[in-house]
Amino acid sequence: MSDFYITTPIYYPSGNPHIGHCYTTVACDSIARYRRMQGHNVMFLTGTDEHGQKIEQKAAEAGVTPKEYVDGIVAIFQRLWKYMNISYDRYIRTTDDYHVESVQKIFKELYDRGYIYKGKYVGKYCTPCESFWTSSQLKDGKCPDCGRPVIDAEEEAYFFKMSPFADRLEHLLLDTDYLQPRTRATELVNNFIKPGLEDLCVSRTSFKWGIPVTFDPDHVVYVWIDALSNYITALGYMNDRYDDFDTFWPADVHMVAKDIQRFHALIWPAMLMALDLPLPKHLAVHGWITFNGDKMSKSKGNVVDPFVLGERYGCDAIRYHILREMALGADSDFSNEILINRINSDLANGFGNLVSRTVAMADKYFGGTLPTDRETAPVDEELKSLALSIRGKVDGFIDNTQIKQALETIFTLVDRANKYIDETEPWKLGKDETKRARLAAVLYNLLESIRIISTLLAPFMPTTMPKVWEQIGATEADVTYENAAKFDVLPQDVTVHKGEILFPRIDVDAEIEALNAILLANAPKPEKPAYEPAPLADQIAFDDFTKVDLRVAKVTACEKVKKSKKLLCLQLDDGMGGRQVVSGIAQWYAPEDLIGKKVIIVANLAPVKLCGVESNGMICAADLPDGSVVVQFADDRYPCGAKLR
RNA sequence: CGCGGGAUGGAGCAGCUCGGUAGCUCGUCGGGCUCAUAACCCGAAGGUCGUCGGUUCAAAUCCGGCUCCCGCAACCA
Repeated sequence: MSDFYITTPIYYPSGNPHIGHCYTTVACDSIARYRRMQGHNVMFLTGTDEHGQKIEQKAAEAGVTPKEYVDGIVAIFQRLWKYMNISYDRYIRTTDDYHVESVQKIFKELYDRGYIYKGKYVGKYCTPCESFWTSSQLKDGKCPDCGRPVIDAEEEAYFFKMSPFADRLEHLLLDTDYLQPRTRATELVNNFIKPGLEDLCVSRTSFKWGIPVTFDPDHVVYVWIDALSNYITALGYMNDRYDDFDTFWPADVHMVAKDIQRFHALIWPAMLMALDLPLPKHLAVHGWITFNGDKMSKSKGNVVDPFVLGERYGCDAIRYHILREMALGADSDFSNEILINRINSDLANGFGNLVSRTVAMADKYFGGTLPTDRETAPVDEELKSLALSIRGKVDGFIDNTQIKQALETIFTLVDRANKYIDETEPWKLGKDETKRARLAAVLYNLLESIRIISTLLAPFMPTTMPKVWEQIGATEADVTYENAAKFDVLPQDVTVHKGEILFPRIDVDAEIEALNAILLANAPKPEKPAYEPAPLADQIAFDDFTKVDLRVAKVTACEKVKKSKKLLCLQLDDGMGGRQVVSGIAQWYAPEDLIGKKVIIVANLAPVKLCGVESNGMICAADLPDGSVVVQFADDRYPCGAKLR
């Protein structure tokens, strides 16, 4: 049988895993299990990306070494995967020796091939913290750590040339089915390839927690080459630890969430091209799980803890919900209500109840063991033909990573079987001694349908299905992939065993109340730290102060800068002919709040363009502890243009 | 004019490539059934398919303008 290689991203263990991590991992696990069931030789890889500045800092805060820090969190990840019944074949940690060795060789190889060169990285530098930041990492234009101003600075760094691969990347995105779904391919091409790919900074000297560059030990390998290459180092590429690179590469599916799509759509293929390696076949991109419509975040206190949910409903119910809601590309909302309704309607009322009523009737009317006499009826054929068609349809959906559709398909048979019970009215047959053969046929057909359903469902809900098999009297040999497209597999005199309820029905109101209580208890927000003023800036001479020209100006007009979230464009009467200033206060002030008011501006700042709109100066305002901004309005007696000192 | 996606009964979605009875899940209402986890089955109500215009015998579906949402990029001077 053919080989099949599927991967999750390697997760960044700077905090505990949440339901979002489960999303990708459970999806990959289900596909991996389905492929194994089909007889493929599967390699399912997951792991953790353990280097970098953030880990270094977190560890320092905790007073442990970085390795000790990640060891602790990785243990939690692995416990979660065990809990969620994740069947990964290999777990890679970027701190593993063999990975380190491979990355160093890959880096050297790329250097030798001329794709990596030494250059200068221009960024923002916070002198007291000795930290480099990119503009996007800055908070309010200042050091995100200490809040002090940063300066432009250069850092020596190695760069990876992206431009040689532009044409091939564009082709990959636009003309192949690499990207699934393809919806954002044009966006990537327009935003990143067409404007010209920038070379990628692939080493750092500003932190130490990383893989040293062998031929220049001041440098550590930056995230791209370190993390992305896990997909091949885990197979033994450039190391002796494993030996199945030739078997499994190229990967069949890399599954990622949309926030890291860009790296996997551009950087990773470019790296592989530079190494002359074949490209993975598919990049499956899914959306985020939102919580009640909001993006999940720790500060909102709405991070869903998978352990808590699994504890209450069982890991298969969580798996089912995640998979059933997941659509490639789109976000899917996660709320306790949706989760519970889904469990109730599909699992408890639909499938669980089907098993329960079928087994109960076999038990009640035949003492558990079906007699072998049969009497068929035309209505049986409809059920059978649907049952026999399911596997083929599910295969097709799995081929396209459409798990949601696969599950929907399987559940059409659940619905059909429930309907079949109504059509055949076995409880009436049970009261008529002459209808025993007919009753046996009905129950047998139901058991067979359940056998097919549960076989196909097993990759998605691996913990519960064996319990179903126990109840319907199926042996391991009965529930193979082969048999999922056959009828009359169970022995004619099969014996059922009444068992526990598979998916108990949940009291919606009570549970939501309970879950909200837990959420509230876990939300660690009450202790807002006392407001701490930003550290005092370095002392300056009076002459330096006089360089800053502060003026009073009246807002005469104001409107939002279109296409921006934060910017307002204000027209000001500065007593000197007027000027236009752009200010990032749109989240806190509506234009009409400002018109007619007098504000204080820094009047001699050099003009800049923000989102394409010119700004001549800056409005004085102060931050509140909650992050919001309050503008300093000026006394109305000041004339426009008055100078402050 | 930076790039892309979307707007369909109360909610969430499918249909749009290849124009021709608007479909699914949940919810609501009515009925049936009693084997089953107050589950199951049937039926009904509810939509001028964002808006304006065009092409056509015929448009949710094709074309153009507009409005509003959401992502990416930019961005708190």
